[in-house]
Amino acid sequence: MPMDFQILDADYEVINDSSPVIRLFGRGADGKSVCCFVPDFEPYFYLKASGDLNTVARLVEETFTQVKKVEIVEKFEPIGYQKTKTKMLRVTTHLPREVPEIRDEILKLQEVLKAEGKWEVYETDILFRNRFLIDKDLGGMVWVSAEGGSVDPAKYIRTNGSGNSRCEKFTCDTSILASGFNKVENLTLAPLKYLAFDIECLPLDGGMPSPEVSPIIMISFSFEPEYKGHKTLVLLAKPVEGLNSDVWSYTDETEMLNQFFEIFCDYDPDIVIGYNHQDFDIPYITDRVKTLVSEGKAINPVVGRDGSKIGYRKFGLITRTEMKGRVVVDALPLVRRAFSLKQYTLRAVSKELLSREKLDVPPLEMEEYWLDKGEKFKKFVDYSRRDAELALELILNLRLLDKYVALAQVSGSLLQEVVDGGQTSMVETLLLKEFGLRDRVLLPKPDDGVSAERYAMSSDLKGGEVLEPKKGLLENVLILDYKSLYPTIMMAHNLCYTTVVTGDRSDGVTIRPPSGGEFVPSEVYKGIVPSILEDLLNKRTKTKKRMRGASNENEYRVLDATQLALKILLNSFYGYSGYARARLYSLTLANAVTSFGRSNILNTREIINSTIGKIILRNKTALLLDEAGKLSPPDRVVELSVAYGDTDSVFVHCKSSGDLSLEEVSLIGNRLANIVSVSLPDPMELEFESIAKRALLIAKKRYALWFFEPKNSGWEDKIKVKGMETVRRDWCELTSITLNRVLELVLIEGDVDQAVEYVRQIVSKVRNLDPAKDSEIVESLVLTRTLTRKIESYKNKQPHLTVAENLKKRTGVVPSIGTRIPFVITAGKGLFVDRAEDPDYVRENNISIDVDYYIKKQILPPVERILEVFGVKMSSLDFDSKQKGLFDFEAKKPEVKKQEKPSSEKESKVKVQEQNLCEKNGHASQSSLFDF
DNA sequence: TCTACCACCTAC
DNA sequence: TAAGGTAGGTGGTAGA
Repeated sequence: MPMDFQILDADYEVINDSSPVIRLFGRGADGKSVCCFVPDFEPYFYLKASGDLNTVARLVEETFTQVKKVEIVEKFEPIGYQKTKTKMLRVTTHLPREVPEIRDEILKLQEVLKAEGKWEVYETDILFRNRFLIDKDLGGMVWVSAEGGSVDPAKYIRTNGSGNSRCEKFTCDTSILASGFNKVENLTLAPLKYLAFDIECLPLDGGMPSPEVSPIIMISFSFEPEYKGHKTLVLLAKPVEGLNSDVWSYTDETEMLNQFFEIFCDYDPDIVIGYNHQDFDIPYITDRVKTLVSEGKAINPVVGRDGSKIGYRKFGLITRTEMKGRVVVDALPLVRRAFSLKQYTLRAVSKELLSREKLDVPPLEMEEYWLDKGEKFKKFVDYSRRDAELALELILNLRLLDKYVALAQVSGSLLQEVVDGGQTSMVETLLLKEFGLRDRVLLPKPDDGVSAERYAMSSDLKGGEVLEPKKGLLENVLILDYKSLYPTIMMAHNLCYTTVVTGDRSDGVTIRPPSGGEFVPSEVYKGIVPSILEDLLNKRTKTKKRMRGASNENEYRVLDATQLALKILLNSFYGYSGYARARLYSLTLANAVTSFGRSNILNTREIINSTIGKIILRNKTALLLDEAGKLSPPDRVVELSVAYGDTDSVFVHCKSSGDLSLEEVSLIGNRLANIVSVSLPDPMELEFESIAKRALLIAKKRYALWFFEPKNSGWEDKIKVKGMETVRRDWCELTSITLNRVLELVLIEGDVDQAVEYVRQIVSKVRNLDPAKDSEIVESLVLTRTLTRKIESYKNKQPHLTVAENLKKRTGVVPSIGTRIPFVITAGKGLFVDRAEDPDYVRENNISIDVDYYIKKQILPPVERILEVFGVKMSSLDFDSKQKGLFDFEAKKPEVKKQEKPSSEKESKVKVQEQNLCEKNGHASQSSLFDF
């Protein structure tokens, strides 16, 4: 009977030192964990040699015992348009590791043969499991139906020298030897098992624990679905009486650790979750086990489905962990990527995203809590449990994995690679597959030297065009944007590594981008990248169509994640082409794409400003002037002009004698999008996206819109802020709150007076700040900045460095790179960087805050940039003397009438799937304190 | 006082 | 076996 399962992980094992067997790990539709063994897949690579290939082939076979066979094949070379294929050798080895082993040796044969030209090897650095998945058209999270009988996994476990077989710890429910398999279309997710865990250590002095000396005293689990009736478990490294049924105690740390691994394997999770466990918990457990074993303790730290042990590897600054057959998912980087937050401590993240409080035990009092026999001990246990719960909830409640599962399915990369890595592995998987199908070989990854050269060249890559904004307040602004601009440019102009003219020339006309270079048209050779993009775009269109007919919420969510994944992949190819460490790097290609983009947006502006210029609004149609014929009285002329644009968007200001309704403006929007679109090559398309009833343009990449979007037969309105201080995390919350309110008053209410009054009150509140009473305001004065590198490597002083150094002095703990460090500016003399201080420290020590800094540097400048549009001037030097007013009112009344805000539809609560959802600024009124 | 530079974060 | 890209605003400091 065939076995259906979803691929979670893949690797290979060598049996009898002679042949590799692929192992596909997965979860079956029946809920069983599966290991599927696939024999008979062989490792290979390509060699481009000069001279007589038969001679070279024989020589390679004779010289290397690792070589199983050599065939002559015809392939295109990786880059450039070619009229004909080149003869190359396909070298098959016995074992996967032999491919890189003989790669360099084989090139030396060139000297032996005294052959001319340059020999090259291709596809020598493809992981064997990936080679298998790509060649067999499988991939991560894909469903497979495997034929075959069950088999003893022991046959496929390599025994090491000590004869210590891992098979007794092989945790898959089912093992099968595949005689055949098929990919299966299936939208559902297998019934996966999720486990989150968290450890507590006892450091010596409240500082960072070190695995050589600080024991692990507690480990908490959170399960989904539950384990033997338990949603959570807490393990204790000491005997304790009278515990709840979900707190299990052991004689000592060693026994607890052994039980940790025992329970772990018994539960057999597919997804192993933690919060920062890649960087902390897993390495810590690994090293702690090592320490204990070296002290003579017996611990068998198995976590892999094949019986492999816990471990980690460090690459530069990052740590990678692997658990065979499972996927290790650290919630921290996923939350970082999905949400723009000021801080990413588990405490801050849980509060912000789950509305749940983290419990806490002060590091210095841990020992006291641990030794306590009453409430404190109970609190400690609950604190530990809560951390495991929160990690699991972040992943499951926020559905953080959906996107990655879809990306794995659509790209063909394994889920672990997609979760850990960037876009590179996904793009390369797609490229390898398509290159293979089109008889083209792919280059190896560039070495450090080559990438360094490329980095140096990269300054030659020009990007998108940003149009100078018409600064100020505008009414009725249409927002149009190009649907997937760069991918559609690549498709429209057949821009690809495989179509760029580098040697061979085609007969007819070629495509010449504004940036230079030359590409053959698709009639001559259809580019591989454009083909991949076309496929992705078609799939996306189909997926969106299926979404509309989705029968339930779950199906809808899966489809939505899929279309989002397709969009991400579509947009990855351009970036990849200009990425110095890419296998395929082409500045010519990347520059071609952006240069077409730049000329396109400039063209669009020209068409709208000049070619169209004005449009006639008549009854239910928007007409071009020359179509209009005679104007009759209710007709209106609308003047169009592009007010702003960035890369793929244009903001069109619609000026008319009378009022324009949203419907009328959208009529114009659709008409414009249409006119421009028909002038473009397929599949480029300008889309009418939305309307800004009012738009406040401050500078390039900085603006605020009162934004209306068509939503199921009505309009949904909101304020959309881009680039301004409200959305920047290096400004304090008080700035966001103040600015948001000002924007609301100015954009929606059209009431500048009230905005000024509001700012005045905020300023006076800050000036008369009483830290004891107004702790909430103090809270809102906290700034944060990311520590982007090692402290020593900064050239200039920075406020967050000052704080990092203070922290190091006081606690010995150095914040790690990538951490956002909070700080406030304290009162005193001298440079402001030297007065940055840790907010907790300020609170505990009653240090006073530099209110003047906050007023002059945090509140007023951003507010000023907005209000000066309305002629409000601030005598920003005078407000120290309380006699004078804060503002010189030249009270030029804005040309904005007060307007009722139309009732908007109820917004769905949290749309967590959206990328970069930044909850923070969504509701400035969360703090009623600042509502006057 | 002006300017060049570093640093950060954002838009697309 | 680390890592998609460029454009751009703003603030702070050091040094002319």
